[in-house]
Amino acid sequence: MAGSELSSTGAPRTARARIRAELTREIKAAARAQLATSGAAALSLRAVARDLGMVSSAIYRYFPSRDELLTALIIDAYDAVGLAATEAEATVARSDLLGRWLGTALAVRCWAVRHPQEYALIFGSPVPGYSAPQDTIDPAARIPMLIIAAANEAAELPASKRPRAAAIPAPVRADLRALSAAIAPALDDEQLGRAVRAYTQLIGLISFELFGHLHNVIHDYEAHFEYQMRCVAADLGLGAG
Amino acid sequence: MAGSELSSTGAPRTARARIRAELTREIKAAARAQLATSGAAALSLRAVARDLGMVSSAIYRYFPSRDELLTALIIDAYDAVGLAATEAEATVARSDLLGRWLGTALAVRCWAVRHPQEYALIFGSPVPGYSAPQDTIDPAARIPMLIIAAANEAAELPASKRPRAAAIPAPVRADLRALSAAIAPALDDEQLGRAVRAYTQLIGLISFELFGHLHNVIHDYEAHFEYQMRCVAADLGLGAG
DNA sequence: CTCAGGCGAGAGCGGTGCTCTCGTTGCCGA
DNA sequence: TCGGCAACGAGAGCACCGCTCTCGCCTGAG
Repeated sequence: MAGSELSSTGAPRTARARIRAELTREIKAAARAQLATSGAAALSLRAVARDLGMVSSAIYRYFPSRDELLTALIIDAYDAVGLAATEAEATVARSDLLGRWLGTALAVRCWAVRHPQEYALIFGSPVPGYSAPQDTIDPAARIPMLIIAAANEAAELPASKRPRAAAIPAPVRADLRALSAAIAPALDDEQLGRAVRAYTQLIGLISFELFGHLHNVIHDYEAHFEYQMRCVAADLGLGAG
Repeated sequence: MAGSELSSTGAPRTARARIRAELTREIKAAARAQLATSGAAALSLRAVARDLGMVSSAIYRYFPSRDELLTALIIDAYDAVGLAATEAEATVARSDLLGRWLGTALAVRCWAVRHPQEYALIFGSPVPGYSAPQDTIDPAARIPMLIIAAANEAAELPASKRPRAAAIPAPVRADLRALSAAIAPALDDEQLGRAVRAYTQLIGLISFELFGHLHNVIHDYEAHFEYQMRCVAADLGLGAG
């Protein structure tokens, strides 16, 4: 556990540490596979161990508990969806604000549809007594950051395109000012409120789809999703290109 | 199991049936209590049985499996939140469209904050292989119905108040037309799309709050929630009174 | 070369959902 | 009125779970 196993750049140094890192990856991969087929609630340490030809107690050399394994999977999932969004957004011309937002939104939905159980892990109900460790908040912030960046640039466009917002009460304004002070000092409160709405709408709509709340209501999920995201873009004041 | 146990009005007839109904209620109450403290994943049939001074196998006389017990709790939760929303909405003057929407939204959030585990049961990740039985779709529709009713009446107001919506692609329009044909024939597609957004925003924001995604970001949850719901109302075209 | 320590195997603890087999008992129809 | 049936609760038991502990092996660092 002492840091001597890892060089400061993160690459395992000794042979033992290399094998340990590889086995850790294999355990996570097997757990992820089991997650995809049976869901998080049914994730069994013993089954993961069987898959790897080990005995269950050996897993505890690598993860101190089942919950710690789940936490590792959660962090990986945040990283994966954040990476998918970032890469998709990066391929769009910087000046195309609408395209950047749509690219982000569609990439997140695409990842979620492909990895529904991992999506449920991070955006579904948290496990009972579980509280997210600090390690998760950084990767979790990547998608909101993309949205806020687009909202920030949209704020420099002529304001007439954005609908009038309701007046912001003082306590809400305080929260929003603290948030914008930390990440986007030039962003006005109304626009930050719209960014929060956009993120809520993005995740809320994907959750509705994956958790079955639109079953027999919406059939062409992808088309409906893109339509709704375009409406959200209009609220954000993102131009047509 | 034959219908003879119940009169057509639903009241148990024989003493045995009355005891059975009462015990069924007690089991659900004990399960709900355990749910509130330990979460759905930790709901244990044996613990419920212990609470009631029974042995675990006796529970199976009333619920064929743990999942069936959970399903019963899910239906009860849908009923409870739908009832809370309906009652709150009913106290507002019919002509006050904004008040009716805000009353609905605040009532749903209030119920969710008071019963977070039951909320997670119905709006969080569904259990792995679980698919909602038909019994759940009717109570689940009560909140969307309230929103659609308000959206429908708002559509009769001068349209200038509502922002221009993006053009609706054909497949999306088909879904929306089928939906409105079933429940609100006079409702135009743009407005129905806004109602979907309003419902998504409502549930999405409550989920963000309860599942911890706004931790350290928003502090006055209630004020922020009401502000965002007012913005959603503006999108729906609901007047200020 | 030595030996501390990382490692996997195995047994075991208390818990779980669920099944089956018992007596018992309440109730319905003949 | 009464016989039989079905509902009921208790209990034992099965397979599985997370987790702990102890035991030898064997590697790699000093």
